[in-house]
Amino acid sequence: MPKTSNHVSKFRHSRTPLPGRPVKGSQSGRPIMAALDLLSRRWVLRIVWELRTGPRGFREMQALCDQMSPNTLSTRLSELEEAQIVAHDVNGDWALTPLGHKLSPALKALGTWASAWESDLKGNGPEDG
Amino acid sequence: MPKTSNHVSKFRHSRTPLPGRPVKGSQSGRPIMAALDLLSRRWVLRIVWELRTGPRGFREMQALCDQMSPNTLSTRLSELEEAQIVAHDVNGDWALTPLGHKLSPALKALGTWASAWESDLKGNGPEDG
DNA sequence: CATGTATGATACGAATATCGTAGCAACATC
DNA sequence: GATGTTGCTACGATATTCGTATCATACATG
Repeated sequence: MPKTSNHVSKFRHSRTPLPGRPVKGSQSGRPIMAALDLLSRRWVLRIVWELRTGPRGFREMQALCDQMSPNTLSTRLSELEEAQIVAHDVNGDWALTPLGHKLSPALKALGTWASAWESDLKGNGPEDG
Repeated sequence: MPKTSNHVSKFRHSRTPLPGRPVKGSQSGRPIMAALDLLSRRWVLRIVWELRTGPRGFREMQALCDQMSPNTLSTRLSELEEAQIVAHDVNGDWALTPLGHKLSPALKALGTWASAWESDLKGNGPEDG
């Protein structure tokens, strides 16, 4: 952490979707809507996906995520931290929290689906070039 | 669709993430990376979520998705169509394809997680107000 | 056929989000 | 103290998404 010595809250002006809070796309505050909004942000799913295999340093995460801009990575990590999905571990690396790890089944389901998707598309021949 | 009478392919200049195609965030073409990219686009998860309960008309989808701009809805629907996740049904409404329906387990897992998320956050008290 | 309404979808400028590169502070090595 | 590495922020450029207006078609009324 750099010079940010804000002792009140790190998340004053955030728009991180959180259950119970009205989010873009739904004023209801239903957790699934907040989840859909948060997880729909670019790189979020990918970040959680990469973190499943263990804690990673900032630049390491960048490398894992095709050198995504540090800017966006930083923003995403903060949002995910506010949502209590990721946190710094004892070494200062970024890691999934217990809550973050609970996303694994969903990610795994996505992985399974992605395989079916590939098979399906090959079978139908998108003749795309 | 405008006056484009392209009888070869509706998707000439698209950047829809597809398995086997290098996508933003991964040159490997691994299906999971394409899936993560496609599903990370704003509203995509939400659209699939809403379509799970049955086919919907365009404006109906807009209403379901908090009046998202027709613009983006149209774009997303096209991408999802190219990815063979949605398609027009016999009535001209938008519907999930069999492949699209296969996303349900993942979505359901997300829903389950969202509930856990809400409980967790309440337990930890985000003291956000 | 002209008029009015509803629906699916596109056009365009404005607001946001994301990107790419450069840079800073802290720490270890030399 | 110079150099390399790591975590992260700054800033201008580009891409994505938004809001509103508009078009085209289908259908009913007359």
